[in-house]
Amino acid sequence: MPLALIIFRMSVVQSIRTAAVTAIKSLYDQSLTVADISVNTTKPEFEGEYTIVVFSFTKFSRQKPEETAQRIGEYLVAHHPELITRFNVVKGFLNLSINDAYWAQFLQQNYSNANIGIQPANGKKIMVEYSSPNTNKPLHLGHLRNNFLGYSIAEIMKANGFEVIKANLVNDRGIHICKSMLAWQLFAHGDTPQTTGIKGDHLVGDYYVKFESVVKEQAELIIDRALERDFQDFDATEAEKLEKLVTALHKPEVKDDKDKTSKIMDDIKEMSRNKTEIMQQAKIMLQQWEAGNHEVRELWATMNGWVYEGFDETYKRLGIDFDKMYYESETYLLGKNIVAEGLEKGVLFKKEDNSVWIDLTADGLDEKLLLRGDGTSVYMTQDLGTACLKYEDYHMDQSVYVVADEQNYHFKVLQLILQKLGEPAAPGILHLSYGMVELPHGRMKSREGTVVDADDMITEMVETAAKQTSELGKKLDSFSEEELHTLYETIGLGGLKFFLLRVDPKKKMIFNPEESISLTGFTATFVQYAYARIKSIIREVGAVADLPSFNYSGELLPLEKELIILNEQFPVVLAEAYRELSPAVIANYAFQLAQAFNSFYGEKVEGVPTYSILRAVTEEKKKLRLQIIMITAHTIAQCMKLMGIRVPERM
RNA sequence: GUCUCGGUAGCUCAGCUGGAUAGAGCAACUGCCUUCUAAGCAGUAGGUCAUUGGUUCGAAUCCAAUCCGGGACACCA
Repeated sequence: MPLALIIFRMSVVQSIRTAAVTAIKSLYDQSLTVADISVNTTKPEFEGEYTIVVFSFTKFSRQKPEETAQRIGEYLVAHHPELITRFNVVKGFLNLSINDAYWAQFLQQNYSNANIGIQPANGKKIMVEYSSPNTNKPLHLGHLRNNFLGYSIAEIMKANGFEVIKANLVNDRGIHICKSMLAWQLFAHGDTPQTTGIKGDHLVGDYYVKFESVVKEQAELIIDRALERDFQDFDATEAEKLEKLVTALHKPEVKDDKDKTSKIMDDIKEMSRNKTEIMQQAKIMLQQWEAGNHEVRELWATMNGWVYEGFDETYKRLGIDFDKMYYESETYLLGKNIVAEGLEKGVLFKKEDNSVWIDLTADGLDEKLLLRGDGTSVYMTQDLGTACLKYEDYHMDQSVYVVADEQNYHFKVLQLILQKLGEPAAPGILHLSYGMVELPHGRMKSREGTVVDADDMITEMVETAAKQTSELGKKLDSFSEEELHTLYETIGLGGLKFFLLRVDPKKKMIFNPEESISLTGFTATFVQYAYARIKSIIREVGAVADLPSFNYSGELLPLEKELIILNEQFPVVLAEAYRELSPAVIANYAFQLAQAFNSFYGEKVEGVPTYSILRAVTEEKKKLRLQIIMITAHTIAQCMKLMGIRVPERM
């Protein structure tokens, strides 16, 4: 295969690097790899599209940066005219002008590809676990970030050639579920989603809130008594601990320290809450559940059923899906056999009270409990079991957990333990740790009622989309009711997803409600609008003969070139989004592309549009621009799809 | 206390595998709808990249220390 052809299959930047390596070998007899060549996009004030930074080459060129750049530039133009036509040198920067014919050929070959950027299968398998809700309350804003992230990352991985299994591990058992169940039993008088018209997950969530308020009420007396050093509600060891806490509370250095005081008070409150009558009842219910008590299991199944109906509705509206469901009620006993094996291998050890531990102090961590003295398992035990179960089910190369960064330590320990146990699942464990969503006033707290409900949020966004549309006096008369409804969902949900995905997942994000519903600027709407504009033009133009074989041969104007260049960079962006596990990379790129298109679309000189498609000066330009906007539409649609956002044909 | 993540424009964020004069959006201010959708475009203004030192041709980016903030370090999940 001739070099020119090989180069053309690579991205422009890779081609430049490859050519530079050859140039340096030939000029200076120095063997570099492509990774040694630093290529940047050229600053707008200089001529050229890409720039090679040559400072580091002076070590072996033994010339000034300017001379080195000059010689490499001359070599490249002489040997790769199909790629590079001109160059200029500014200090150690070698600015390269790419051949317009190269761009035209790229465009001709890719403009009609609706699957632009999608990589062929690479034979690797990845599981992405995300969403993983509790079945005691409805989804909130934090879950939305998790769901959008998980979905998007899975799509990004697929586009990068991986086979992906989207998994959801539902937390469907435990004390929190019993709280909802118990409160329902005590206070609901048999209410159901059907009789009340309340969405199942919200109904169950309401009783969870009810339970918490009753606990709070009942705990008050106990707390008061404890503060008066009356420990009648507690056993001896607890009383001893409380005695210490209450004493500490009165120490002068604590009295004046708000943080310390509230920390101690939290401990006292927590202990008291545990002693309330209703909490005791919930614990009994949990034991009954574990013992398989028929009545309790029945109620559990019924109420979880309500919640699933609610979740399904929300997932469906969000366009979120899963390939595999795991239920904690079926997996919570797993892991015990692994612990037993670990004991045999001598990786784990037993303490006097029969509890089982692993010693991680050699790795700079603590000892970690894996089985309680009574043989029951803890969170970590279950997760060990589930990790192995997943691996047995799919033998994937990587197992991604989309979980908030407050659990960083947990996953570090999880992987380390699996490693020490010699489990094959260990190397693939990857915690996609994302920052929590905060409100402008601080963290969301369910006990303080500052949680933003997911369904409410969605409804508000869609309503805002509808309101905005009518305020803009859009000519949407030709839209049917059905089409309007779809458009509002597209804009509203798209806006919400984009807003939560545009920030680097690793960072915590501030959710400003007013900003979130904005439909201008760095938003999904902006990108969708650019898409709709393009589609409108394409409809207007209609069919164009010989477009598929058309290969533009003239000069390119600045914004024509800029759009082609941006589209050409998409595969690199897609790969980066995978490497960084960050849909934000895609969001930023999509915005940049839409922005470039809008400039292209809007630029006028003395009232005359520079880049008109319908009224292009020549038929050649018309076809060229048509190819440019078509590839742009495909790339935009692809980006949005990767974030689970739809694009409208008209808006 | 130990570990960990962060600090860039009034606000929300890009940029971080070292490269040229640090970029967007929002908010503020100026212009632009008789020709492909003004949910848009063009422009003005806004910066001690937390601080200090170091590494080097070059530092927002790498290293160290300090300050500030979040999170974790449960026989909770």
